[in-house]
Amino acid sequence: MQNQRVDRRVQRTRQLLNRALMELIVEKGYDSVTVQDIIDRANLGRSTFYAHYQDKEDLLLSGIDEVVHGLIWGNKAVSKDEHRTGTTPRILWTEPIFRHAQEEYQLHKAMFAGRGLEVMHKEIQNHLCSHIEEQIDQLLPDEKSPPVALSVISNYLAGALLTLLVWWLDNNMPYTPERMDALFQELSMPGVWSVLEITP
Amino acid sequence: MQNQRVDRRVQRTRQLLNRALMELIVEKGYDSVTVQDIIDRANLGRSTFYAHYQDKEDLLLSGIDEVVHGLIWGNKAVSKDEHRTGTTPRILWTEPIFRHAQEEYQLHKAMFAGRGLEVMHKEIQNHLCSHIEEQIDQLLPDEKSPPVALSVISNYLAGALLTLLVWWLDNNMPYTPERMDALFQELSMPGVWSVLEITP
DNA sequence: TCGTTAATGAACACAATGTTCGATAATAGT
DNA sequence: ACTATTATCGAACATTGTGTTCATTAACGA
Repeated sequence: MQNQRVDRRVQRTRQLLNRALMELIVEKGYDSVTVQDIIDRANLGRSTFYAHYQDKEDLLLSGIDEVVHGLIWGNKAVSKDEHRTGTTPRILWTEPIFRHAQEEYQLHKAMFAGRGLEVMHKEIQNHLCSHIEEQIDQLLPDEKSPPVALSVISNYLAGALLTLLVWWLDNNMPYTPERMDALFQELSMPGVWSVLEITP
Repeated sequence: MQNQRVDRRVQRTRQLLNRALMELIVEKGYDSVTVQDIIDRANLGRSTFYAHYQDKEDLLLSGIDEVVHGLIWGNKAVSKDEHRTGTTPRILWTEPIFRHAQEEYQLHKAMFAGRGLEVMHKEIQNHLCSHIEEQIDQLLPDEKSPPVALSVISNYLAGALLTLLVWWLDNNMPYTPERMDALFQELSMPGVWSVLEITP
């Protein structure tokens, strides 16, 4: 078995780079941040950067995964609870997502602009879609195949959520996270139940 | 009064540039197209390009507006008809949009990728939102203000449509434009009526 | 302590952008 | 047809950012 020798330096370097990127995104917006900026801020050599990541984008993505995973994991726990208590099933409990965006408002606002929007959008959309499809699978009556491809629904929901999120950030968060979650549910779910031919 | 002297050369140049960009987008994808590519293809000088447009992006946007305007204009005509015949009101008649995307499949697919996605998304979203807000205004009972900002709804609908559109293109158009329009209506509208507190 | 692995940072090649300017050609108005 | 105007040409240039290379130095784990 390969000895998995994890140098502390590696972790430290990656942390520094990540931190630097986040700081710089807040300061200048994702698009204006250059690799040079990042390594200057992190006090690292140019070649070090490219030893760890391919790209600025690569670095950004490596950071996202943790966060998104966290939010979706929390999501699962909550929705299990709700299943138990017999409440109306929720495919996506979005309040934590809005709250998280609120807590790191500046970062999120600067991230969801320019090219960052596209990168984040894609990545988050993917994560969300897998999660949503799992959830729907559990809700579907056995042996009944859905009338449309599940991926339409999951993409639709993920897209709707991200649209609302971006709108909310762009407009300086005029409603509370709870309200946004309620709005999301009320806007999106009736159509989904209808298309899935389920009455919740 | 200023004599509006419109040189034929200007129109020709712009046409050439636009054509070149569209061709190149299909061939290489929006991101890989460089200004050099464009002027080579159009047989124009470098400075000529910058005399007309700021950017590659600028050029792309100048082309979009026409098309989008066309699609939304057609939209208005249709929805008036439907108002007359007393059918369920449609806020957005999307079948022409899907059909148009189908007709220029390669272009759209290549356009809605990479940075192009962001540029198009933003521009189309803006156009759609204005249109949608107008439509909703007409449907709202007078003197009743909607329970949430109209811009949430319009953004939500525009985002939902674009999400479906991109999904459809990415998956090689598995359904007909009619089916996609029906899907869009069924997915999105129930929630919208509910939030607006209208029963259509 | 020792062999291994990571970080350094300057130098380099490269790709693309956007600007400048004098020369040339096409155009519209008369 | 003439003329003043305006568009185009295109090569040269400065600039910015990318990603790679490599010999050297430092930190690490065992």
